[in-house]
Amino acid sequence: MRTLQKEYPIHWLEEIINKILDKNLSEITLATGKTPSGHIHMGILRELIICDSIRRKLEENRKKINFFLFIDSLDAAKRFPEYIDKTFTKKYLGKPFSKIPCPVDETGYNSYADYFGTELISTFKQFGIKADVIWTHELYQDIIMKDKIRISLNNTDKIKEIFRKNILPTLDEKNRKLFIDTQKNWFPAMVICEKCGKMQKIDENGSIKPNRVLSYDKNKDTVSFSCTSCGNSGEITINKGELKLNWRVDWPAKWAIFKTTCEPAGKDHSVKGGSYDTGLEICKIIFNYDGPIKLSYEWLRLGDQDMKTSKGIIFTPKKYLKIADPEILRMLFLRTPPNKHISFRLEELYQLYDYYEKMENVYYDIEHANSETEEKFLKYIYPLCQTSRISTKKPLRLPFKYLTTIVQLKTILKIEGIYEKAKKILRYKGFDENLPFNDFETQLNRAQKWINEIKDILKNEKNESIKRKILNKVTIFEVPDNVSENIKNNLSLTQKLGIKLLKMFLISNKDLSDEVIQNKIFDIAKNELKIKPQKLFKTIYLIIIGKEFGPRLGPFLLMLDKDWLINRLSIE
RNA sequence: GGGCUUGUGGCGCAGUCAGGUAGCGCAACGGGCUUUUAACCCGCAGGUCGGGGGUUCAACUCCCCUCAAGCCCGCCA
Repeated sequence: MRTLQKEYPIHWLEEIINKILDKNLSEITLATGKTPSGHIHMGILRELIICDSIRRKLEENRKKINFFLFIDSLDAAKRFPEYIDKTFTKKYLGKPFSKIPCPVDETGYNSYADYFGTELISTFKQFGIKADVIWTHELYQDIIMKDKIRISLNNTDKIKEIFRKNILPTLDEKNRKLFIDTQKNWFPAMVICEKCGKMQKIDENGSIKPNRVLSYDKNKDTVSFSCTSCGNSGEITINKGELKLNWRVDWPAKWAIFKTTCEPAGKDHSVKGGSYDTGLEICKIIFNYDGPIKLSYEWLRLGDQDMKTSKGIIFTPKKYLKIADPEILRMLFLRTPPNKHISFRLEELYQLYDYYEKMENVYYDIEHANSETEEKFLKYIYPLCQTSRISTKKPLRLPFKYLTTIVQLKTILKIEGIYEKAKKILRYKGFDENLPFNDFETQLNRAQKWINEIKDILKNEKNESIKRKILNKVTIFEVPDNVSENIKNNLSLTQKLGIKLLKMFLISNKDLSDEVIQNKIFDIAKNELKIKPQKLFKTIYLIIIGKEFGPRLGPFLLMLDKDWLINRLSIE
């Protein structure tokens, strides 16, 4: 019996929001973080968009919200992506990203971290994300962080114990010994060498030797260290700001400083024995703060591959924006439960736009969802997908399919013609507003970029069956510059006559409507040529786009440049 | 060696937390719209819910085992 049904939240976000509200805080802090080790791929947007949505929801509840993005600019470079000049590797490996120069010849960037961090941040406005950025290298100059370093050093033994408790059970025999061994002389902080600027040494085999703190003198407020890279050794005061906490301690220190209420974490962090768990315990025991609510999420994959900054499998938010609307990505992240991985496939953009259209229609009560649950769900996420103010009426939007079709015909169409057609489509769909030409052009350009991208993918894909799969999902074609000889030679006299009659009709009549042209073609075929209309349609398609079928001819011919069309129809 | 997550028609997903023998959208197919649409409308088909076992009157749903994919588990992030 279902009489005593429990109320289940309409959306998974509500679960996390309820947990936050249960804490009854006057001020709520959301946090996300990313190391700027190269182009930051769009996977990071999953946590940013989730947090941003939580932010919006809580603001509806009139809560005071902070939302931070930590750019971990003080992290040391463990390796560089392929696209970074090889000379960088020798020179800067082991240095913090904030102390490595901008890798490209562009002015206005202070560092490697600045360059890649800014690339990400600059897309926030378009994605509708409102987050404050905190650069870790700056944070480490702050007295409050230095204090956390002191606390950590003072509690080294307790920290070690927490690690032992959490990590040891997950290790096998061999690693267990290794772990116990490294713990013997271990402090939870590293030093940036004043001489060579490095914080760690990375061996050929990838293993890392950090400039670990060797001893801590509480009274003098100094630590001693020995640089694994240049051999320099000595003492340094904590006040100098050249120390960095170990990741597993650094994270909870930030939580404690900013009183983080909730922070999402990629699945790599949120596994048992991982840094989130040990972080929570350190946060509580060492820093005396309860720590954030954990929200783990799966990764965004590019096709069937994980996006790896280091392997060059990247798709940046910036690149995404050139191809598709930001609302679509927000939707993708918001509709998918966080524990499911998402395979982002460009060739499936049609489907995403379809879903969006449906969601939008449901939101504006133009159509209904299949169930009440779905209706509520869609109405819940729609506002969260928006990147600017939500309009009271359904916004102007050209069908994605129309855009991608028309853009492939752009070479033979007059832009004004397409524009008029676009406006007509919008009127037909019930909009009475005007479509600004600039908006139209932007959308057209996006579609063009998408087509180019798909073509690139097809070009690089060797596997025929995968190729076919992609082609199954998209409609890619090309308009030939000229009518091929093959097509010309195969035209019968009747077909040629039909073309000629159409041409004459177009020349001698002005201001034709699509309806009239459509009917005229039919008329020519049926009454003048005495052939099946299909045959004439086929002929016209062949001549214009080199294929046997195409868009409804009346409106299509109207969109073409008239002189071009008449010239094209001049088949001898 | 240990652990976590995911696996539902060709594709993308819902349904799993409250057990009652599967839904949706694309694609495909057929038809209509005096074309054969990359507009639209109507219709049809397609799944032993990764596999095996158990609990139950009843399992996609709970339990156990197993396979596949991905991730984490010294340092580092």
